[in-house]
Amino acid sequence: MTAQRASVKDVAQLAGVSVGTVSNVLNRPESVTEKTRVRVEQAMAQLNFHRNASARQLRAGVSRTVGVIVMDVGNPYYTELARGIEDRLADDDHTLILCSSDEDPQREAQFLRLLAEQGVRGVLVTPTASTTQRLGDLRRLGIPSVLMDSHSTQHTSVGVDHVSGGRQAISHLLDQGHRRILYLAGPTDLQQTRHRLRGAIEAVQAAGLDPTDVLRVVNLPNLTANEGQRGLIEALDDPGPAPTAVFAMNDIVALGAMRELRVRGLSIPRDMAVVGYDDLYFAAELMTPLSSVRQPMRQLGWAAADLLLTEHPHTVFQPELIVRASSDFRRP
Amino acid sequence: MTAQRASVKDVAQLAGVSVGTVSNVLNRPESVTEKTRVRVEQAMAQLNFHRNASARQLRAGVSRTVGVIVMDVGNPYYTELARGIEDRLADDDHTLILCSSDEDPQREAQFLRLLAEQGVRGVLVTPTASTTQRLGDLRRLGIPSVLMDSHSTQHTSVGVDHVSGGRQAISHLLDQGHRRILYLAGPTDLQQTRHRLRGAIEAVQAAGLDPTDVLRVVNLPNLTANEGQRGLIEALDDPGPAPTAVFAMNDIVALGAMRELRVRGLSIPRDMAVVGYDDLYFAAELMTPLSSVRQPMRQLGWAAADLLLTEHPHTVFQPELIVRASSDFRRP
DNA sequence: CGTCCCGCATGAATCGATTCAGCAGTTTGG
DNA sequence: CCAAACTGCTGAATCGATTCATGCGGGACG
Repeated sequence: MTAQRASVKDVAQLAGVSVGTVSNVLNRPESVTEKTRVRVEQAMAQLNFHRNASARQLRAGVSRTVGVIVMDVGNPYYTELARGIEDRLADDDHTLILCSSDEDPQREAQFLRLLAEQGVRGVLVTPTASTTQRLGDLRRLGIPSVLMDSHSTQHTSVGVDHVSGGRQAISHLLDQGHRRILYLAGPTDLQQTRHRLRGAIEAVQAAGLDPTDVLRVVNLPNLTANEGQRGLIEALDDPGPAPTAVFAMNDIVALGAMRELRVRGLSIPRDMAVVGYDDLYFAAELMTPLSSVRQPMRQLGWAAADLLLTEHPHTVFQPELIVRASSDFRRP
Repeated sequence: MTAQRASVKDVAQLAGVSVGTVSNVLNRPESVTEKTRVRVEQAMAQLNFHRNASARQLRAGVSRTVGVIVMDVGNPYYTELARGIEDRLADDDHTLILCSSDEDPQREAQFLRLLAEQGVRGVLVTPTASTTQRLGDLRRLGIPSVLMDSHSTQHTSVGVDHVSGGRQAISHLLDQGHRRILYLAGPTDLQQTRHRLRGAIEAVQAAGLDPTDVLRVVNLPNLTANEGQRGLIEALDDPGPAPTAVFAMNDIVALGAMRELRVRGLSIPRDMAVVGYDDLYFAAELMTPLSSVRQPMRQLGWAAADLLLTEHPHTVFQPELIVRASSDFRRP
């Protein structure tokens, strides 16, 4: 088998024109006679010609791919984000390279290096703690970046107001009469963790209570169901008054916590209320439908990609609490 | 800002060596004196040098990225697959471009064209109906491909035995005493749809029954929760005896079906048993824990990538039915 | 009829990393 | 002591698409 790719040169030869003309057919078809254009196109079809993106990019200097680094592709929350990005990129005929950092700065750095070598048009990141410095390096190479779901004064970014999300969740639980609330948080170096905590504290203070009495925080190294379960065990096995409600960093963590509650025969929400975050598509279908803070991920992704392609200012979206049975026993 | 990328030439100049030597430092460091190597490395660091992947690939002819096209990145099933692929690729310092075909042959073709232009090292696809012909085009360009979760005599592939999966699910439902079973299937041109049906028929026949009496098939155009709900409505509103069990194409479809059962106040599994497919991580945590056919997605992805990098023969994995309350009322 | 212009096509130069024949200088061996 | 082998480095050629100064032929116009 002659597994040889046809080049513009081959096409030119077959069509009996010069390489420049072939290039014109590809990039400025209006500047070529109909007759020659057809001839060249036939030659391309006959040779199964695909233009070599490397050569194209090497010469032209610009790429039509965008790098996207999310914390966990396994989490539907982030794939929804990716969808939004893809939607926007498709409009401008760009594509995306999707990478999963697994919240590991090492891996993230590795991907950033790779994307830099690829000469991507730009990079969209849900940043881990140590990201921002490396993005400076990229900018120096002429590669713009947009932070997603995060805020920084030195970078363009799109975000959701996590302070508001934390406030809404905790206000709701306080309204339900809870006075000892467990916050199953992510690592402290994650901005989301801190912002939601701030919102939580604001909510407690607004109710005229003392945050140190009301809130108990457990930081989980990973945001998985197993970690959520482990975190709840840790909190329940702790001596002292047990919490009566849990605010989880995301729905998957909440899933793990609910699993443990069930193991212990505790009723949700009577013995322990639960509020999650992200409102994943199955949240309403769980054993106990899960209250959750909904985030407009698709729009967020769209906005991030748009920012990269069109240079807009910073954008912030508002989350919205969805109350279900897991935190309100009057609900179905 | 001088957003100018440094090239090997710049590095060579700064280090006082030739470009060939810089290239040697990058690719054959053992063939360079320690002294010059250090000097070159310092120059690279000082200039914040990143090698240009386009130029590299243009010359070398080989790429270190692999294209992956899955049917739906929103489905955790496929992201798990992607994880397995990534695991294997990382071992050989390759990376992946992840694309979502959304079961749309048009989109798939678009991505294949793009990947061909990128000159990827290979392509891994969960194929839609019309894929195989296009893969022939790729092969003619020297780009190998591996079908995932599918089988074809003309292509290397990794797959799960869907006949077995269908057989296991239906055998189980027959054992539970069901004699009218609804199969909420995907499009008929999807291989998985047909194979599972074949397994279902085998199971019915093995029980000495007539498949046309027992099985009712509804083909859904998309495998979403909403479609699952719609499919169930269609079947229930149909005159004639209603089914007593549902076998869904995947857990998300099952989710939609269960939603409708709940709306109608039907009990699961007493009024209607449900068995899903894929055993997504939340299947055990649903309102009624969902029986499901588990597939080793991560291994499948790993095997697919391995196949591409090392040229092994065809691999088939076995699925495993996990029985939960949704299809067995003696279960918790 | 000559000049100018315009539309269309040409092909050499270019991008940056890699490769490889070749060169200078050193070591080995007979 | 000289040939051969080896080491470490050089720099021109190369990959394929794009660009742009240049050429060419035909039509318009004076």
